[in-house]
Amino acid sequence: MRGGRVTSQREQVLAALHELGSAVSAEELYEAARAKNSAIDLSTVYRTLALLQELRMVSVVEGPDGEHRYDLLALQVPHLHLACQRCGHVQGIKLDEAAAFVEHLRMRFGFVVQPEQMVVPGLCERCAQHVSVSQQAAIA
Amino acid sequence: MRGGRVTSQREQVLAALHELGSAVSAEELYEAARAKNSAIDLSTVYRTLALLQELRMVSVVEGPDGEHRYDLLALQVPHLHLACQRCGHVQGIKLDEAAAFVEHLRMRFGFVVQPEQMVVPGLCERCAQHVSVSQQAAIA
DNA sequence: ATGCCTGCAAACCGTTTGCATCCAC
DNA sequence: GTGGATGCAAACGGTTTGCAGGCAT
Repeated sequence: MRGGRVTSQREQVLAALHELGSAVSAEELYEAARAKNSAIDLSTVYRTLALLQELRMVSVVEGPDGEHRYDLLALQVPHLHLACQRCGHVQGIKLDEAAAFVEHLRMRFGFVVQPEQMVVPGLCERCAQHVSVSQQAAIA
Repeated sequence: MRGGRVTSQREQVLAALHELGSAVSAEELYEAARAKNSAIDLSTVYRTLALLQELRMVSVVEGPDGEHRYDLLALQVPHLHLACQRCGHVQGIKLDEAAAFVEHLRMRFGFVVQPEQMVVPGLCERCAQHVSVSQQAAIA
């Protein structure tokens, strides 16, 4: 493989990325890999993720709580994230959904959005219903 | 003032928020306050900011580097932020600019965006020009 | 006088790094 | 055999917290 040696740890991280799906944290990958019997260090997870980013095999977004979350690019179409501020759920949506917004910002401000990195904060459908009207007004 | 005692430290933080303008970090407020002769601790800055958030007097957004940035709400119209991933510059734009996008996500996914909390990652006009075509392709 | 607020220092969390060892090549 | 990869532990930056003392009320 271009990008370095093939070690069991790197295979474990890739496998975990594959299994856990979208918007996974380093800690989750660490737990998943070590649960699967294999011994691995958290720092190795980070170093592997850094490598995979260089190889453009994973993308990173910053979660609501400030921790980084990773997506295996090979696994899914480029997308952006909707992050519920109440329950923490992160949902991926197609880039198309933001295309008009991206274009608008480019025309209006010359700002070139990187939508894959974008995390849209808000309330998911479930939570939006649970939150009272007064609270919504307060948050806004 | 509702929300506690009026101390010189709190006044200093408010004054610094007022003077420094949009998207200020805690560290910047700390430096600004202490430069103005007044002695204050970083933890006090954080505690004051937490209080002001409860009172809905400041809003917080998460900067590109993962640090929190604060806006004095009384000072300016609610807005959202464009954060350049290259030079770190943060620009505020009116909520109107995102209204269509917000509405789209609500209709399509039932997701209620909190645009004041949103930080749109990308490249500002200046940096977009400096970044080579190949690099842009790679980032995307 | 009361107790909220402060400063200090230590803890915290996610992430990064230095170093000696190990193993894929 | 050799250099890249690992584990361990320590350091990091931003933020939070415990505690003793201080000052606004």
